[in-house]
Amino acid sequence: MTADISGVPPSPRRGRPGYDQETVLRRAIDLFNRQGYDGTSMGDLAKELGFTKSAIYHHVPSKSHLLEQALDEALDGLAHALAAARAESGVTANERLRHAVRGSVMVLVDHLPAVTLLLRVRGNSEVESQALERRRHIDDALAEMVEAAVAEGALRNDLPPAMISRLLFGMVNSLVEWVRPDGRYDAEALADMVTTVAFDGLTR
Amino acid sequence: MTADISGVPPSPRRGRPGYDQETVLRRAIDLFNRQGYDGTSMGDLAKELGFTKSAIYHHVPSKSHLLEQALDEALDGLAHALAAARAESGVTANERLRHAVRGSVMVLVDHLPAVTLLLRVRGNSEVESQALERRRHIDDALAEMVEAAVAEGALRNDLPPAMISRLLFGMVNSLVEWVRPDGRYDAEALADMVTTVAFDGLTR
DNA sequence: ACGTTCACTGACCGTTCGGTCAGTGTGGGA
DNA sequence: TCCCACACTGACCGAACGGTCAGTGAACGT
Repeated sequence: MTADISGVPPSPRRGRPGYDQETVLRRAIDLFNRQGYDGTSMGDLAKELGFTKSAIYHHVPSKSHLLEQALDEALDGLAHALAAARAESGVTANERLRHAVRGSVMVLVDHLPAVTLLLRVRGNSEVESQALERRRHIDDALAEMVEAAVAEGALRNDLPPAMISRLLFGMVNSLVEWVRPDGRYDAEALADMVTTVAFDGLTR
Repeated sequence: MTADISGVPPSPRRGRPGYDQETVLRRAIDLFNRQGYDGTSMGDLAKELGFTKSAIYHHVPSKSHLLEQALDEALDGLAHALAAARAESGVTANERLRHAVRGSVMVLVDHLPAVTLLLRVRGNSEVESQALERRRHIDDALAEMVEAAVAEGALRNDLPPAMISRLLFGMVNSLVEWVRPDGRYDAEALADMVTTVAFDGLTR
């Protein structure tokens, strides 16, 4: 945070080499997803990293700071994808919505651990509550896009638009429950399948 | 548990009146869903109930026992709905699948707090791991039903059946994130909307 | 009026939590 | 070779955790 102001140091490294913030964060997010944030102690994380608990605090100020960085990563990605879809001009509202869905899937796959963590947040602490509110804004904007596509006549109007939005993005978000970076499906293929099923349905 | 063996006592009640196990369980599940299981202390639950922490242990043997009862309630409900759908004869595999989806939505709405808790379990303790395995069996059976409907020619075959199953029940399960017992939508209407969107798609 | 039943209290247990701090030793730059 | 930046250790802190237990007092049957 404050250290960034001084800029990137010209010398590559000094003193004894070791872990960096980023590695600690990535491992922490993985553990949080496996055991839950509250179910993961800093001792657990230390064991995972192979050194003592106090060493963690050499890299990171607090447990909640790790959570905050992870949630910001996910929220920034989703907000960016949403903004890109909304900014498109010269296309129908329905096409913008499809791009928003596609963009959401891409971010979800690209930042899978962080987004997974975000979708499990319950608003227990101040950090979680703020993340929840940012997420609500994103969801509201997506619901607006659905509404526009319905008003345009592209989507079915026998269901409330809010319901459509919830089912659609409920399906998208459920990807975090089983998608793994195996290479079984890449983000593109996944986005295609989700949009196909959502817009055209399961029936042959 | 062991007290049930003696059967229902003939006298309605003795001594000082107070809470019963069921009330404690209901309140516990609500709290677990609001704050997470690990994020909820027995002290929190005591405060919610309006008496001391030690009083809880007069009704309930342990924190994990509360979780176990909740998860069993959800799993029993889902397993029952699944079995009912599978047992139907004289109908197509596709119709059995639709009934399974409908039944899942009904159970989800009927036992909303318990099912919500189940869908958030991460396998941290022995109780959670066993619940996770029971859930996996149910998911496998549902995937088989999807496969049968695809083989029958009723569902699209340009996507892997396993993928269809995951997206379909990902959408169903996402209901726990926003459905509330307001009376805004009853279980029937909800089941109709979900099946409509899933099978026929969003496009008009 | 009395005695029994029983929901409930308050002090307490050992353990684990997130976090602190005064060292320790390693390795690159000069 | 010396120096010092720096990653890291181990003992420790107060608080909170799940759970225990010897009481206490209220309400019923008799």
